[in-house]
Amino acid sequence: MSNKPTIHDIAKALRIDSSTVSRALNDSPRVTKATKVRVLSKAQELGYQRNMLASNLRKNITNTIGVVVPRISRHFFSSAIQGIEETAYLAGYNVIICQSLEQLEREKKIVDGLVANRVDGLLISVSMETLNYDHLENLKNSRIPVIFFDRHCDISGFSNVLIDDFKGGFDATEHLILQGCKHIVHLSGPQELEIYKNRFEGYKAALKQYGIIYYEEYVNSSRLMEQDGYISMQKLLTKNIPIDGVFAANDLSAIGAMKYVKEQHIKIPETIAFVGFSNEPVSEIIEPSLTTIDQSGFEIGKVATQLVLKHIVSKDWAQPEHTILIDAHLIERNSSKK
Amino acid sequence: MSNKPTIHDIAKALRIDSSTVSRALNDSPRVTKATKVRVLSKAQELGYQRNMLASNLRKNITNTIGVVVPRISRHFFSSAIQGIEETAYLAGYNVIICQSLEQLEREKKIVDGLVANRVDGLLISVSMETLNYDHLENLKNSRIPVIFFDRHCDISGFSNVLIDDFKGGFDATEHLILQGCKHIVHLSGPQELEIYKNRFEGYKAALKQYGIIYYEEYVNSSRLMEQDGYISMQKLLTKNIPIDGVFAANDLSAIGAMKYVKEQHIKIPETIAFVGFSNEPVSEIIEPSLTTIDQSGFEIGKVATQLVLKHIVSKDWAQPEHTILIDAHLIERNSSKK
DNA sequence: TAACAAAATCCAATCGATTGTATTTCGATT
DNA sequence: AATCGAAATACAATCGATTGGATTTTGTTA
Repeated sequence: MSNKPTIHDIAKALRIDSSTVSRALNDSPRVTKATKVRVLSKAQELGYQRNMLASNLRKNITNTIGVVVPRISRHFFSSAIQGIEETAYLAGYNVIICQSLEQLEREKKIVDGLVANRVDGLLISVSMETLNYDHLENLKNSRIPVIFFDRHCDISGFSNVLIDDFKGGFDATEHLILQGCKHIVHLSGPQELEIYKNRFEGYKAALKQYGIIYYEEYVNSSRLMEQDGYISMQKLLTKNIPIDGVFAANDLSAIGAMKYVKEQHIKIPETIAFVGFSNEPVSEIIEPSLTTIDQSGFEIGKVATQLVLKHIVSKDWAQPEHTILIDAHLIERNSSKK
Repeated sequence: MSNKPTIHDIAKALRIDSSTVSRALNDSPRVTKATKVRVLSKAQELGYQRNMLASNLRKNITNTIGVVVPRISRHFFSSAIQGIEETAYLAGYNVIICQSLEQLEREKKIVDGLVANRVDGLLISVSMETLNYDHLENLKNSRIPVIFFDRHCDISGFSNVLIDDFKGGFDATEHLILQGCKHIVHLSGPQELEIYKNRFEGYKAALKQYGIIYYEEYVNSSRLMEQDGYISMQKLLTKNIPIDGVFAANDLSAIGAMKYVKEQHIKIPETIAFVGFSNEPVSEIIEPSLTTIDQSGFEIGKVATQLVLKHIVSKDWAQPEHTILIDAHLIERNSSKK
């Protein structure tokens, strides 16, 4: 029947003022040690728990960072969240995780909701549907620091923390070249997405640097699901290209492509070597295990959080925007060992 | 400089009272349509966004459900979260997702934090370290409805939504028997955990029902990582048991076991058939694809949410505790097709 | 013991929205 | 035009914690 105890209940029980109770609970120097002890023990006794809604309302600060990702189940994002949480907790901040499920409508609602709940900062990785940026532009008047990570969008005024996809694409391709591959095809993704464009550019740059001619028909774009990789590989092989290496823009499509190749009784990596991108957990388990580019989700999450925290404490909303690139590392496995 | 606009700003601009603004924004019948329009357009103009902290404080309701899981990256949990979110959003509730990372300390902090933020209900899947239940017992005085799902703990007064692990273990084993297996070994997990005990019991029950003798040395317990499965299989095979079927208590260990078997050039499924448990995404991708028990995370999330919502709206904290079992379904793939 | 500074505590306003009650406004009726 | 009732709006208290300033208590010194 009686509701949760408040500082007033503690105050009444001890015949002191609620402001003193509040200060005692916050360990203010304006309160004697003796009363602090009395307050604390009474709080314990009553099972008091601070009402954060009231506290945050008054202080106009929530000590909370909102995070918006397409899907928490994707390995890259869940490790990014790991990095975000670690960093935030160390700084005394809480984290609210939300997933847009790649839907623009949902992303809008989530962002509005987080703002309405007065998060102190926002970390956003936009959905694949996010081609209209109105809801993000709006954030500028809300005085909430916003950092985009991994999937950004081209709006001025916001900082970004991104994977160096160009270098990743370069390294992947270079690795195949150093393994002796001469005819390397590339399974690419939707070219509207910055990340796939950059991986593609990295591929071309590596070829160029090693004096290998780039052929347009060596490249096949798709949505990069497993099935897409399977079909792409089928297409490429029927072109009668003497393929000896495949760089896929993500692991899933690499796995699909490998499946087709294995069905054709072509040897991996002896005849055709494979490199993927993202280092999904499955890539270590399949056979042969897949060489890939590890995008450290943890690292990107950590850096993005540090950046947003800097903005929050500086209280300077006119922070100069800037973009931080995070390195992606090659992980050599069996699919490319010639 | 000027802070975010409030209802008072709207009120002042329109020379009306803030209570009227509040009612207008909430579409109360006590306000004329005309003023509603004026308020709404002014709100839009000023870029007003309701302060949920204030609203929730006043209403003593947050329309939010807190969710605590060990890891969001585990497929089962992320699909459970999917089910929770869908169901909650349909009912107009928000969801706060937190992960304990299997750590008791973290779980404690999370639960306290959620209570301090006055969530209306809690859905908890406890960590592996949660053998002390004090922080959960405390929840009883907080008058917040709590439902345990999947991983529960034996405390009276809370309801549970669980996977029917016994039936899952039974079905998996029965499937192998029906495929003609006569010597089925079982890779089991830590016996302190209810779920593994139940899967084991299901295994024994199926053997019994089909008149197959149960041998203790056919069972090997471990922590069920991939490596564990590999080692367990090695041990079992060197015992010179004529194994023709393996029921693993999770997919990862099944995959490890299959790896060893493949290395020994034993044919799967012809010589030894495999069934796992959990239906991890990887199980569909590996070769041969793994027959497994699908624990519908989505379903369990949905049911748990419906239950907690029922408790919330009924406002009856003395709801009788009860346990709902969710069916787990066999998914037949290539690893068991004889 | 009176005086005074410092320490401890209390008072009261505030954060922004909600809500029961009181008041005003308006139109209809006589 | 006076009266009445209903509709619309205004007033004021409230949710629980925080915080600057006022007041009281305490301890020290003359």
